[in-house]
Amino acid sequence: MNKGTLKYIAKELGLSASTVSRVVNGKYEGNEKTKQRVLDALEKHSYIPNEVARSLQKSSTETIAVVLPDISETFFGTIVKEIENEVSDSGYMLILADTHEKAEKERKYLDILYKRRVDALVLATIDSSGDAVSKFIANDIPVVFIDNIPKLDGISAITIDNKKAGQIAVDYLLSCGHRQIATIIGSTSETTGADRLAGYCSALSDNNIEKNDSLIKFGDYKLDSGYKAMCELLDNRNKAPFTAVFVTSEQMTYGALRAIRDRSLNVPDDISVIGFDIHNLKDDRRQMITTIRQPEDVIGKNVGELLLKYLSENDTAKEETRIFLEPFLQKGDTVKKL
Amino acid sequence: MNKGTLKYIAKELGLSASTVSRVVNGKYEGNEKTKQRVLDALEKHSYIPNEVARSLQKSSTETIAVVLPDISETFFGTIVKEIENEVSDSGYMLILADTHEKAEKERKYLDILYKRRVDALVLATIDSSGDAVSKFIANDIPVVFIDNIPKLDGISAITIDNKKAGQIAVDYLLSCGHRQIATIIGSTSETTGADRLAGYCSALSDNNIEKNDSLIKFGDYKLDSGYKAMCELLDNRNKAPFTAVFVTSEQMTYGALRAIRDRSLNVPDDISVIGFDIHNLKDDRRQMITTIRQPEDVIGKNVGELLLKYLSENDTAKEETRIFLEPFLQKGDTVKKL
DNA sequence: ATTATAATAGCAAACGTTTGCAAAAGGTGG
DNA sequence: CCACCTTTTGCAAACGTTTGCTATTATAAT
Repeated sequence: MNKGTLKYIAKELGLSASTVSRVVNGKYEGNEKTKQRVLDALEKHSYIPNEVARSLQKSSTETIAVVLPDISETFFGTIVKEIENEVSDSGYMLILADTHEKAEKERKYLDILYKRRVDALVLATIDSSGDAVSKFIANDIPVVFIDNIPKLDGISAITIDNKKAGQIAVDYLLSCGHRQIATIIGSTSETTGADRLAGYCSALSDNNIEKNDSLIKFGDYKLDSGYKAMCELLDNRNKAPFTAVFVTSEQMTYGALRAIRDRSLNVPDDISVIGFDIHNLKDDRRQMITTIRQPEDVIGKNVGELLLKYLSENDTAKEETRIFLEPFLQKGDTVKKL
Repeated sequence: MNKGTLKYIAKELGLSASTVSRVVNGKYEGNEKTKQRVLDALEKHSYIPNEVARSLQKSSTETIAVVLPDISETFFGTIVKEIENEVSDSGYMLILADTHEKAEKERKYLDILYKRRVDALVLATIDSSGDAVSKFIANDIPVVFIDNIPKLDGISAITIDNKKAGQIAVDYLLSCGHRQIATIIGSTSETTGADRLAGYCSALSDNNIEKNDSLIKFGDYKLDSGYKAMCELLDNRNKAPFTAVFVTSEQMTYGALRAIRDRSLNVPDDISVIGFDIHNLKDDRRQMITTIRQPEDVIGKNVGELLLKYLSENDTAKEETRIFLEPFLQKGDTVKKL
């Protein structure tokens, strides 16, 4: 028999594994002396329970899966940190999967994570169908979406109000005197992109400005697509003039800024730019990019709290929860007052 | 008996669990027809193996623990991403622990991770004693250190050459004509801080410049300590004048810059600054902080490769491996040529 | 037809726990 | 001294797999 196991220690003491187990878990109700004996033996062997065996028996791994498109982004890093901070006291740990923004990888990971019997799932999906999570939902494993929300009923999600994000951005540009406002949108097949575009449109129409479709370009959230979209906008500038552009992802913002610079144009004198999710460096000393921000820390905290709530209700069906947090404007130096 | 298990499906087929298990794992050598029958049944029930049970039986969880002081830092985020990228094809997943730069939390997490029987450990420790990892090492669980290296024999580590980092920084400042160079060091009780300081000192002495202890300040890697250290340097500036400062962590660099700005001094005209681990924004358009950088992606990739190597040598003792990668200088606009 | 051999499938132990139930031991009162 | 009640401990099944060995059956060789 293997050393270091409950059984082994039990045998050495001439006791049963049951007794030792109960002592280990503080459920022992017997004689004080034997309790002490067991405790001493545990100490002597520096006994460490095998959580794998425990998980099998209890059918609960105390593990929460977090599936994200890119952990190296500060946005997701902060969310992960806050979730971890929230759930760690209850003994849960995080298992991490980075999908590299690939739907295929996402599906593969979700399959593996299901096999691994994680207790809950946090998912920043890029697969709007939501197919791959059905197994989780069918088996009452709590799922919380962040960022994109798939078109499914009865799911929980914590994100910002992306429509409002678009409105705030455009309203600010309007308040600075801009009237011809372009935008670069990520894929509209997911909610984040679609909603941000909706916000852009509604802010314009609320101010009786007609939407101009040639001022709306689409990308894929990545840097190159932002660059390309910006080039198209600039190439078409005499037909469809604009003084400001609202870019809806961090990487696309960098791409757009680079495109502008490559044409030797100046920000904000020639073109004003408002970005998204830009984490300006914290020395607040140098030129900063004006940006829409999401409260990542609050998102993470809320996700953690919701998970703990779900995980403590062991039996009942989880009630759908949707929280939409407020995006906010962080003013910088890339928008010019006209 | 529970539905969806091997046993259940086996019973339904009138076969034994062994047979079904072997089919599932591609180890079946029997009759083609029964193989098909089993396959069909698996398909029909959409059988999903329970990895927890598997782990218990195989005493291997296919899980690698990554313990870090702060996952929201791009530096660590990138390392994690690269490790994950490297090991995921082999079926390993990452379990993440954020120690919030607290030795106590680190110890607690290491205990838990040991219980959870992770197959390997990546550790950016802040506890130079290395006590908490002894269990892992004693049980032949591969451990790879990044960032700090504790004072232990026979351990593997992948970091940069921190002494060289200090030298590069100081050499660059010297080449720009600076002769009075201050530095702000993180704790010297860990290797990163101590080595960077050693590099600073050796670069000075190599150039026959006498070290001035009042130009060496210590912090704890965090922003406030950088601010405070910089204030002390500035307050003492007529007694111990300097034209440049080398700050050895990202957060302390921001703190130092802020302190300089709060005194209405200009960077780089009044004081030149060279930072550490600064991730300048990628639009390469605006003023950037001159900084020493580490090749996080290479570090992560190397860690992943080493782990896979260790994990494939199931029996033999793991040979100690130490890789010191090259830090590099990223020139920005915060160092003035005198 | 008999025996040797190969092909096929199952038994049962093992991995390390937890826990409902039952048994043994000890104690109390009549 | 017996019946009964507590207290203390153990049995054994369960969680869902994997795998060495063995048993059965089919096939081939003599």
